[in-house]
Amino acid sequence: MATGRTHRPATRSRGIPEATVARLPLYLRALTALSERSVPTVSSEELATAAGVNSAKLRKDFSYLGSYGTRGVGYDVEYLVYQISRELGLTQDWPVVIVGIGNLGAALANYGGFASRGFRVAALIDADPAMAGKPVAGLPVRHTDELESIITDNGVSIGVIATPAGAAQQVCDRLVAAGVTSILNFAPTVLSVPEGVDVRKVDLSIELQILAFHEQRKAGEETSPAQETAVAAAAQPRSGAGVRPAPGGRKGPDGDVPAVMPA
Amino acid sequence: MATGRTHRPATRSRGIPEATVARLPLYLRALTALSERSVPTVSSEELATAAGVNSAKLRKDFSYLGSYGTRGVGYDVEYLVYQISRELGLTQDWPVVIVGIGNLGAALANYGGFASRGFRVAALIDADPAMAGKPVAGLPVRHTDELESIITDNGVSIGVIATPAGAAQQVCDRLVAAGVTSILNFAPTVLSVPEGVDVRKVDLSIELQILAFHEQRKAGEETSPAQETAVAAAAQPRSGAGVRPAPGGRKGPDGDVPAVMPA
DNA sequence: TTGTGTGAATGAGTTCACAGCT
DNA sequence: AGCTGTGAACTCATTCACACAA
Repeated sequence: MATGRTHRPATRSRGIPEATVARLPLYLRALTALSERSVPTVSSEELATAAGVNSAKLRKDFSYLGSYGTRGVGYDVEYLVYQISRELGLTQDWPVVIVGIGNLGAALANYGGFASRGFRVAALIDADPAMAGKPVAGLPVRHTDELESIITDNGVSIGVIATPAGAAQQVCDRLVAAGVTSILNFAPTVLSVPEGVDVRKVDLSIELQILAFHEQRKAGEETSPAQETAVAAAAQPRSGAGVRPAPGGRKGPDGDVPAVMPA
Repeated sequence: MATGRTHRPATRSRGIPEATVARLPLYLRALTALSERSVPTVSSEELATAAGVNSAKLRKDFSYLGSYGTRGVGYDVEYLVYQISRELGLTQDWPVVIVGIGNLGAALANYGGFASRGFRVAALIDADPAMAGKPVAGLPVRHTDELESIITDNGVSIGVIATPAGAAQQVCDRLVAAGVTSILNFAPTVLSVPEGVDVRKVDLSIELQILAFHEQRKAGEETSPAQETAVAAAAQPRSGAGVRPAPGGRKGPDGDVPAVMPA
């Protein structure tokens, strides 16, 4: 099935840009904090600072939702909380199942921010029979055999996978077959799902590797002035090959010296 | 950004695009799997499929690293593994500290992919005196008091924050003051750090909210025209100002995780 | 005057499509 | 023939800067 249909007529979302959607939860969190302190209104500047973005971006983001602010004044906190919640679909409660109740699964189950923000843990599922019935975060762990019925009975459409990498795809397939259409994957695997199913992944080692990349870059250009890539290029202390390998140069994987060692 | 430093990132002489950097770990993982199966070479098409991206993107990404492939043939797996590892800075071992050894911290400490890919857990740190000395993932938990000396003695430059939201900024400040320049934050807070310090965040509830947004959208267009979103629809108050949902009506996002408080 | 809302300008990231090496 | 490497076209995202409403 190499030639899968790469057709994607759908997703013609003339709606809110994806980048904006990804920031709405951030705004919502900042607004909720303000709301708790009974702050009535905020300016884009203040809210942007609290959310860690710049005000122009925030205003642009909000402009996709509608004109919810008041010129010369700012935004009504409560009103915005409501509008964003509604936009994100948090005015309803989403039942969620967590599959794989190891250290991570337990951590997720115990995460407080769950229930308070539109989500409800419908069930914790694990393949280990020894875990069955054992309470975690106040819920009894259910065995994988029950997965399908749990999904169906509770109308679950969002599943969280916290299993070892080896089990992830299988679990994913079962979740999808049972009706789940959104998956949050914590296992270090690329999941393949049918069209229409959304997958987001959270991957510790990828994040660390990205940090390592930047960390290495910092170390490499320490003594340099301000901060610049263009200039730093010349000083790259990389080994042999370099970035732009010699055009007609060698490229064989043969005896290449494993340079680069910690100083 | 905070500081309006209008610099000149103009010419792209040497920087690898951020989006590409974020995918390198993905390629590396796929390549490592191939390497283990002793596959000697891969085409961009095959590798792209394994990594979950399309081949044009993959080739473009690799082009930033150099010309490491062979036309008509593909890429040498071992060679690419090495080149990407080097680019990501994984040819050296990065000592990492994990602060906040609750459910999540323990899960991270137990995560296997750590040591095998260029990272080494130098220490587990928690503010709870009762945790001190207790072994987690084979390492004794150290008390927060020792944070600075641990960082210094081990030359740690990457820190992972897995504390409750309330403690995160404080921990962050101490890590930075002690010399950490890259932080992976699992706490649901916006951390503020001085320039030069990198922060990446992993946030469960944000991911879920993004999924909910798309989930809601699916429900709205695919199923019957009549949405169950009646709840939200009915409360649409846009005309006068000052219209706000019942102040005391919404539930508080409390339910914070227990324990762990720095001095 | 203050601060939103938004076209226009700029920049980043992706996809196309094909020249060129093996 | 097969497959990489890459300019060019295109799409998405961010930033600018200012008209306009309160």
